[in-house]
Amino acid sequence: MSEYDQIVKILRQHGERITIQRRLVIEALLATHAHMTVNDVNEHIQEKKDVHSLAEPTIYRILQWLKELELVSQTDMAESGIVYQIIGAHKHHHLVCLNCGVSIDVADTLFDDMRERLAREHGFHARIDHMAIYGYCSDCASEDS
Amino acid sequence: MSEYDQIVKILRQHGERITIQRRLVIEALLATHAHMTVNDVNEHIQEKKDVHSLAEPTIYRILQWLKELELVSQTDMAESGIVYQIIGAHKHHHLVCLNCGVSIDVADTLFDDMRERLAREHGFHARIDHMAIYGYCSDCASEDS
DNA sequence: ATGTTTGCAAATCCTTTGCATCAGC
DNA sequence: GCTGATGCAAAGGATTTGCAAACAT
Repeated sequence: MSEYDQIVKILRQHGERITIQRRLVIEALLATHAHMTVNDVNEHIQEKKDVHSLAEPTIYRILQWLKELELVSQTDMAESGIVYQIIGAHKHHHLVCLNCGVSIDVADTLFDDMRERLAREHGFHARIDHMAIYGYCSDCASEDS
Repeated sequence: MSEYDQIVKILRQHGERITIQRRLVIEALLATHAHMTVNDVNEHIQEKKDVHSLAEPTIYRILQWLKELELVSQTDMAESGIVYQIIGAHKHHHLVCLNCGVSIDVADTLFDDMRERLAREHGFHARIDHMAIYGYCSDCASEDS
């Protein structure tokens, strides 16, 4: 079963309706599997010339809906704006340099210890889907005071 | 030396000018030592009837300036909006429940291991001033499936 | 058939900008 | 006096909303 079908299956189990617009947004997110802004999603859909483009408010509504269903993560990437991404198999996070802007991928296991500690000490179940950690990359940290 | 004087000292060492407006914003942030939105700062200043209120753009500019000087942190607290806070002695972070909205304070030491690991494995110097971690508090996690 | 979702347009909110005036050093 | 900060008004951009028409189930 394709990833798209899996998502649709989950949606149907929740009793959610599948519309053309929702299908297009999910497919756009799956196409790159990278994080996309609302605008990225919009452009990706418009490039498929055969389909009519969606109204922007609709994209906002669909992304919000997917986020509430915990199928999509929402992350503020500072200069890059707010990005959305399917919560899938390749969960990862980002180290963002405040000086040069470079973004370094880090594995989700980075948070294993912290998650465990939060659960043990505070009974808190952290939902860290796609985190951006700001700071200074090795190049910028060394060249600066 | 008061906390305010310490901050002013740092600013003067940077060659920054101290204006009435900047003083008012810093005092507002120090008054509660809690995180405040731009609006919170504005209202706090307006309540001191003896002083003229600041133009909103000025507050934005001053907070941005303090943030660049690493004296103030900026955090997106989801429903509560973007909040600012003096980076001071009592550094802490927040666990925010996605269900009931409760905010639990956690000590900065939570990130000690992660910071050390990021430095060692990626040469990355994380600047985690005031982080919000989303998830589910113990009450909401147990009552839900 | 019924209840939901979409499209459109407009409103709203937050934040930024340009420029003349004012103030700190 | 020089340089940079502020106030005002206006622009800008992203996101949300109301409502009628279209659609999924």
